[in-house]
Amino acid sequence: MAEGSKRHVRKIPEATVNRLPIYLRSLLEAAGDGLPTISSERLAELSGFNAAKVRKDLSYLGSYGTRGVGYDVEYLVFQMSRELGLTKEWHVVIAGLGNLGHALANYGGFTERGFPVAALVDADPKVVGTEINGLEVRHIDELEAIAGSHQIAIGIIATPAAAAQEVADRMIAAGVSSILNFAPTIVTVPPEVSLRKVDLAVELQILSFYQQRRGAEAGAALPPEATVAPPAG
Amino acid sequence: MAEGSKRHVRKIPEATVNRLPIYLRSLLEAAGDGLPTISSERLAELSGFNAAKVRKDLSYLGSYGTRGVGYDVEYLVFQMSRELGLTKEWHVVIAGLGNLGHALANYGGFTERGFPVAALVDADPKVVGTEINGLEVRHIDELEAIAGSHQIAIGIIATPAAAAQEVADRMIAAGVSSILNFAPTIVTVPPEVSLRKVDLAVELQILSFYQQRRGAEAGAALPPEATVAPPAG
DNA sequence: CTTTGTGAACGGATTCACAGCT
DNA sequence: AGCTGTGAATCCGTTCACAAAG
Repeated sequence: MAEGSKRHVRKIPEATVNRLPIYLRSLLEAAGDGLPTISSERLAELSGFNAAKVRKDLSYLGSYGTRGVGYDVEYLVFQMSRELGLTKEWHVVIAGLGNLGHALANYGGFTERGFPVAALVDADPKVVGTEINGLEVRHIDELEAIAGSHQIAIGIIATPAAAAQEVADRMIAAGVSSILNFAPTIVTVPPEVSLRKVDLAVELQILSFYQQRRGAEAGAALPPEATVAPPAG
Repeated sequence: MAEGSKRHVRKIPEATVNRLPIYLRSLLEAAGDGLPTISSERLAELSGFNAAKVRKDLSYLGSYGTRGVGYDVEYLVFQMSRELGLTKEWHVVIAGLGNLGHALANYGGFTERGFPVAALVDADPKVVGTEINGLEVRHIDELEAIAGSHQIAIGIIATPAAAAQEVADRMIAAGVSSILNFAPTIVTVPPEVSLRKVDLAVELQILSFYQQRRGAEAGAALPPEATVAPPAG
């Protein structure tokens, strides 16, 4: 590293990192209600975890609480936003403007939360050139040029599964180092790139597992030919 | 339970359950390529895990492999589909037909994978009565009647955060016992109901954490007034 | 007396490494 | 010889329980 700007880079466990955004949301809610401080107990209720976990998680950020009192809401919001990198905006590119990509492009919540959608790309000539939410859809071949000039940090893949890996590779070549993949397929990235995935079919199948375990009666039988027969052996 | 159809109800760890849909997808891919058998090594590559984990996971389903050979692809697909409850269809209701709900309702992939969208509900009188993908949007007050007559097992919440808990409560009252929540808020459900959540802003914030850690340079600075100041103390 | 911060105990998930079967 | 299946070891995350601080 070039200079020792941080004395101690705290190592925050992955499981904790995954909960920080939920804490932040709860804290913003508490701040909106005008609460000056909040206890781990109360924060746990708001975020759906338990108090011990909250305290342990917050302790990784530093000793920001006051014993006998709780945590200063505004201060904790500040520290957590800083830790999450939310003090700057991260520009986003969405690749693939089918059903889902279109909905994501129209969703105002991203910009509002510090993730402005700076570019849209697609491979389909019928989609390229159309305008969505005030932004023109560009051809995916322009990705590298666009990413460079727009300082794009995060890529969202909303393409069909077959295109996902190539799109990811192109994004990475264009300097994108965080990817959120909605395509129902495995995408592999080098270790210096972060990847998260959201797969709706997977979520439904997980629910299906427990639903079935419960022996729940709702649901219609599939026609027999829709199921796969075991092999002869 | 009515009869002892399963001698031993195997306890499959949650972490394993979460991976089963990925294995299934990889197996279907292998089956499509005409492979009769697959090794744990190869399945691991296709699903993005490692061979030891694959073997341990599959061992919870039963000893379906053949030493020296691998796993019979078709047979494993069959067993896994059964375990996941995918031999019947699970009817789905989508609540909230804004941007995201609309996109989900138009998405054909659900029906295709055994989760037909059987009903759409919303509270907004401007949306109620419109038709999406051949399905009329009904008023949420009709939820109980609809869920009963359509044998609906799974509810998808795509409403604004403020409405999510009430919608979940109504779904549960109507007999829905699996819920997928897209609203950016905590929803609590009784223990006999399964809940999974997908939160886009949370995913982006997690990516932001690692992006920032990396000291990545992409991204524009927010105006100073958009950040929160620490308290005077 | 209240609530944090944290070592220590616990439990679950992952990985290792090899015995067992084909 | 090749690959699965699984105890044993290890790693990581959660919970407990209490000393420290206000």
